[in-house]
Amino acid sequence: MDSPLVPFGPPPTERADAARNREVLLCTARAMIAELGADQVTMDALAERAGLGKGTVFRRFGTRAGIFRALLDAEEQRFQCQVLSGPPPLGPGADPVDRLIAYGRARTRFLLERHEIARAAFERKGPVPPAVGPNFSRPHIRMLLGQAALGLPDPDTLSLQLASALEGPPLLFLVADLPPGGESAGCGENDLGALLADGWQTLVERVARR
Amino acid sequence: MDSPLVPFGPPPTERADAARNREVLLCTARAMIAELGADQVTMDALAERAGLGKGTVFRRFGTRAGIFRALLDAEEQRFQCQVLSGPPPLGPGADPVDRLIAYGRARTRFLLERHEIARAAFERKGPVPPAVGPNFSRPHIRMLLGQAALGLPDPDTLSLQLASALEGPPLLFLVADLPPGGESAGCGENDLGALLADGWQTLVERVARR
DNA sequence: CGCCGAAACGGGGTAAAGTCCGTTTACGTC
DNA sequence: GACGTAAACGGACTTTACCCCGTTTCGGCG
Repeated sequence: MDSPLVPFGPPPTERADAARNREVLLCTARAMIAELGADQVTMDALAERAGLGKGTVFRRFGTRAGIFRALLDAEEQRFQCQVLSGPPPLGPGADPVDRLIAYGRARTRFLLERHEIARAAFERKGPVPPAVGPNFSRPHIRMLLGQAALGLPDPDTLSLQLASALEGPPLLFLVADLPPGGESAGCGENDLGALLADGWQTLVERVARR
Repeated sequence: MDSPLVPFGPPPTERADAARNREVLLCTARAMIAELGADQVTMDALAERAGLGKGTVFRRFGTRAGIFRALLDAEEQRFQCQVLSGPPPLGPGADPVDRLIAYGRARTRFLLERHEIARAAFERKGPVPPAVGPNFSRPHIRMLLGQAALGLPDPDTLSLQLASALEGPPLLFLVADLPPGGESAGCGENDLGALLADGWQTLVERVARR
């Protein structure tokens, strides 16, 4: 009995063709990014390659950045799950300072592996988009700072600045010429991740020292 | 005797009309920003209001962001003079840690007062432009970190992260709804500057504690 | 099975950044 | 003062994000 006599609110279901088209577009976008690079993914080209109209693309994602946001969201969700309910020290259970360090290491890696998409997910105007930037990092850092019970005068502001220290370099200030090859963790091609992770750890240890 | 027989290199002088047009464009841009807001300043509108062709605008400044860079450069230069040769604690002569704190306070204020222009000075593609972002802050922080002779393992990376903590919030991560009114320091309308400045001081004091 | 309203689709239209190239102008030289 | 050249100018052209609205399709209901 799943057809209530009083269907409350608008049907939360998306029309079947719409859902299918969303998937088609996301897959096509992923393919084009891998093949041509993120900044070659134009709305026209994406629509044509997906066999859909340009209007459809905008209806689904609102803006160009919206496509990349949607692409990130799936992976971001998995990342957040690990942080919120995974094993320690990243997940709950460990000492807050250790979690802070582990979080920064994981986040650095996550952003570096996806920096091309993450950068493309920024809107050109308006504020920082949801699902990018410190919108998840900041509250998490804020919480751990509170749990650590350091004698910090203004943890709210400090968490913003720490989130910025963490995400600024991989997202914004170091993006000149990272190799496009995404996820390989092989031959030490980017010790950049290690440098940033170690720097973060130093920062956190110094801030947390009582 | 200022006409050498062997004029070395290309004449370093800009043609008179070019220099004049640059000034006209910068003034017009300033007026339009004050009057309409930075994101209403389009290349077409700027050219028309200045009474020049669009090609001229692009010849002078390269990109739209270039205009805002040029606008910032003048003020940035005065700021940098104060840092490099002004009175302590901002200028040389004071304890490095005190200079670091003073620098962050001054920089925060500087960026908040100009955040609209500074934000518009970012290019949408390519790396972070010169004259914006941590391109001045980072080396300065790096130098002071070195002078302070703390036992930091990797001051190069740490200076990047500190620069990001300093500039990220006013430039990028907090830009949702700052009041457009720029420079008034009057009725405490933005204690935001004070919060960020105090947060920076906390951060630096903790990092520098030996 | 056929109807109907709402949602999705499509592609042409607009605005604004950035490019190109033929024309004009500054300015050093004779 | 006339001339030649290199630089600057101007505006038409191209590209791309984003909007609009007439048309089509979905899917629930009688």
